[in-house]
Amino acid sequence: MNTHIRIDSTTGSRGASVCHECLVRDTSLCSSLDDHELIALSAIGRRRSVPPGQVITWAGDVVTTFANVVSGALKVTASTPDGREQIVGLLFAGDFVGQMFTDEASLTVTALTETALCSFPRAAFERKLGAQPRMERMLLERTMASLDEARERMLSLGRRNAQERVAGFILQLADRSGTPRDGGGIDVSIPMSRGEVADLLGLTIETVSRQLTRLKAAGLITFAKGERDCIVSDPAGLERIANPV
Amino acid sequence: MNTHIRIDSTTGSRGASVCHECLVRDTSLCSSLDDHELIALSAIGRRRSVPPGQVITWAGDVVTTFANVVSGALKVTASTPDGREQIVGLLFAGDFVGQMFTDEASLTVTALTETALCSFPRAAFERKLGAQPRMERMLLERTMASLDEARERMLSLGRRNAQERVAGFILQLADRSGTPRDGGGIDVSIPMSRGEVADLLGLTIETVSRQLTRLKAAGLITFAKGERDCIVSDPAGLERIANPV
DNA sequence: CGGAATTTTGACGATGCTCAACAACGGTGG
DNA sequence: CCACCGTTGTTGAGCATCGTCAAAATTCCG
Repeated sequence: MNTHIRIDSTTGSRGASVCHECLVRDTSLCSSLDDHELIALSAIGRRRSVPPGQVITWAGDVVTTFANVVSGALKVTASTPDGREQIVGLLFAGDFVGQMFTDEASLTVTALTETALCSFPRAAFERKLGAQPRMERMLLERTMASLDEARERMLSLGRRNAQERVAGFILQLADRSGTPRDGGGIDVSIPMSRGEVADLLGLTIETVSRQLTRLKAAGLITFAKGERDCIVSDPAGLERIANPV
Repeated sequence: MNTHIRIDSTTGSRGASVCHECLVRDTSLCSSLDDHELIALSAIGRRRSVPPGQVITWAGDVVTTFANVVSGALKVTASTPDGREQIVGLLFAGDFVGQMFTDEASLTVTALTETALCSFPRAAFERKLGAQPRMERMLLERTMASLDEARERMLSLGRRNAQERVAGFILQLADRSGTPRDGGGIDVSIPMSRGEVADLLGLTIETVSRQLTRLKAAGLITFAKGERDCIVSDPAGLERIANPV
């Protein structure tokens, strides 16, 4: 999906000069701004490149910055005191990063792939937001969408079994970023490790692996051993498993 | 907690006349408005009283109204196509009801207790919201708080066992609405049925019941058989079970 | 008081987790 | 180029937890 887009050499420099040609000019919160307003915002933004695995914000840290995701993918995780971990959200290009109105972060944000961020100091960003009603409205829309997504996932975590969760996960990937295939079927790349899938679905690595081979055995998906890509050969069949009536 | 507050006789009439003495004048979104602005909003609000068990909005319905909870308690549920149900949120006095920016509701909202709502037609409310930046900001804050809460619950659903979930649930109630007790301990009322607790925690009725008697046997809580109230006699012990290190 | 609804308790079984071994892959260095 | 090693993924066996089914107990409410 996000194939390690190389960040330009402006990394670490002012964002101003590149805003108008930014990858997420038209999808991030910035799309609510006209060129004039954008320049005002860009004055406080800084580009930052983050390698896979690196933590952006630790739970417990004081919240000092927010950011837009320019490219790549991040995971948002919550943890129990004894170290069990649950992925509670994923962030992609155009998404907003940060817990506003919260002094101490309760969640950890980690890069899944090589990721480019455009980050803003907290106070400055909050001022800009107050001055840009359309941007605030857009943030509200996105936050509500995230809430709906979180609630949908609560249903899965609370009420669906392992096979349903895995089937639903593959289908989501297919809908979001799958490419149709001649001869039928859909090519889907799974942009994370088995462990991360398990953390997302509230399962263990072993259970995820077993369910995938089970779906393969049932002829619903195909994947070469050791490949993180798979082919959904029977989307309707997968759907029946993910959402039984 | 919400002890069936009797709604005044203005039910069904214009809200205008009662806004200034509204139970949630200072906690709902309305608290972001000055008296003048409040009158403008009240012109579109209608009081409505809802008996326990009644559905406010069905998943699949077209979204036509929003509301503030004036008193009582509601549950927000998501369902699988085959009827498994998960409570994905609870709403109390002052909370906002409705999925903005969504044409078709994906969630069902049901009254848990006798509930009073102040409801607004969709289009009119959206106009008001756009004209009241402080109200929109407050809605944003609340939505983000709901998101954090949803994510916290995702951690429980995905990674905590039955005993941890039940212990954590009792503790939450104690923190939110428990009353200290002379001789130590905290009085807590459980404002819902076992079935609803199960739907909230992603368990079955039987498992909830068993875990409660287990906590009782361990001397952490006490409750007269068949009572929906209990006494937390050892909060620290409960906490150790809910959040093991 | 009686019947319905809710809750508790028990027995049993399935699902998913733990522990463990093994296989496949990718990079590193000889 | 291949042996080596760490990482990641797969598979298996055994077991704990939780769900299912059923019955008894208790409460609620007319």
